[in-house]
Amino acid sequence: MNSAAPDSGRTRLLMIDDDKKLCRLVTSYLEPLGFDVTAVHSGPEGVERATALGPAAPHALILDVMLPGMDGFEVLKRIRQKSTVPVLMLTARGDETDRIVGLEVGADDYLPKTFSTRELLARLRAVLRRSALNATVTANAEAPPKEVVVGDLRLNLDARSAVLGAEPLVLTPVEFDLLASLAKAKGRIKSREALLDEARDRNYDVFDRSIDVHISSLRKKLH
Amino acid sequence: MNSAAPDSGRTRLLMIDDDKKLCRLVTSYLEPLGFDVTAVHSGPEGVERATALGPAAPHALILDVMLPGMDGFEVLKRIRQKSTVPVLMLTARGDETDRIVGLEVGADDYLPKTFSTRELLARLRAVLRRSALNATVTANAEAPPKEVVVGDLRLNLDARSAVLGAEPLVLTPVEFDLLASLAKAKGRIKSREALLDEARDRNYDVFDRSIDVHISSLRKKLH
DNA sequence: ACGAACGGGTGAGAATTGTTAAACTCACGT
DNA sequence: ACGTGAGTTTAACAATTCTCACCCGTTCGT
Repeated sequence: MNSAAPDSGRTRLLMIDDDKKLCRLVTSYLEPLGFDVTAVHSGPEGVERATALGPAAPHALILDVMLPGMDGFEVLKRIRQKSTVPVLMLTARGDETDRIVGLEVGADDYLPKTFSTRELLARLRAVLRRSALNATVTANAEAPPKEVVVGDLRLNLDARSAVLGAEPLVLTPVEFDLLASLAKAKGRIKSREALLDEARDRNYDVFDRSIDVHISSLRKKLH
Repeated sequence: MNSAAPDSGRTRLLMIDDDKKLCRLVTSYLEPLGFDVTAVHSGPEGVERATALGPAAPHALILDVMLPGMDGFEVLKRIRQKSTVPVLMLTARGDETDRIVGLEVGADDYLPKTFSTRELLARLRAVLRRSALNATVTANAEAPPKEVVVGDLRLNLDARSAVLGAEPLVLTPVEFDLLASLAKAKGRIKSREALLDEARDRNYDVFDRSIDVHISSLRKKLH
């Protein structure tokens, strides 16, 4: 199965849409969030790339229904002959007809053309999570909990729990993300910008001091 | 009884629909997910195959209401004279009339023509689960009950019953699904989105707080 | 020494999450 | 058909967490 869980490294997306401007827009939105987006602008090229194997195989597809020459449904049908990679289809509107035809061919979810970035991200994560779920169901290997240990501080990244020495450490969500980000850096210094980006998914603003506040309360909790 | 639980090997589905293209495409969607789909395109042939015995007996049926010659209700009526196999009917719309007539004849669930892949899969699994339940009730012989145990909480996924320590825990359907979803995650954190999607088969909406309410009442019941 | 820049802390208000109560749905029994 | 009740969702409110503006002390260049 080439829809492997994107647990390490970045998630690879393939966008198949002849609207280059839209591709650029989506790419620039998703890149900073940890996705590697490759855009192609024709059906055949999309089929080619989508069914690639090895490290070039995308984790998920964003596929426009309206493509010059070969339409999206035809593209999807060909891809489905070789792959079960999750596919998010871009329909003109939440059009019933498109939904039906899309289902028949095996799309995983739909996105009206007038989507918000928030929606795109939500649906993308949903289809990726589902495909990861199927993968773990079929090959149910018992994954050991992901942990980070620095000195006598121990962070469980799955449970999002922390232990300092023998005492459990109660952290708010943001505090945990920040501490985990620092712990993973193993002593290397991280700029506010890097922290905010990594732990908060936000853009840095020179006058944004909220990081300082969280670090402050972290220090307090760590003695 | 030919509606045996699909506990080992692949689940066999019989699709009765004169739209060959639709059959082919549904097949290509379900095959990779662990289903063996056989398609027939006429009523009489469907009755024949549906009531087959032994290793050819399907675990569930997907039956179109609109069939040339003998309509879907007639087909179902004849199948029901010999078999209790679960049947998912494809109706033109979420048409009340169809639902009522279908119920009288003994359909297990309906799928409006405007369905998503998730809906198809969800309903398919639902009818299969129900039939597996009935099978264990009538012929309770083998198959050890699927259980999940976390601490002193014990969930029986087949009976959908829960025990906390020595006391039985009475949970509503949604509460059970949520708790099972969390228990299976073994301490890994789950987003609202993941929970809603997994336990509820719904899309997440930022203003949807029902998850919070269910979690709240779960907490109450768990002390 | 002085002021600007920087890092750390505090508290008010915004945003998010938790809980309780009310409204709504739907299957059932009458 | 009608009311009833369990279950679910929505709405309202409380508590927690996050953000932002402001204050203070230190550092550093002049």
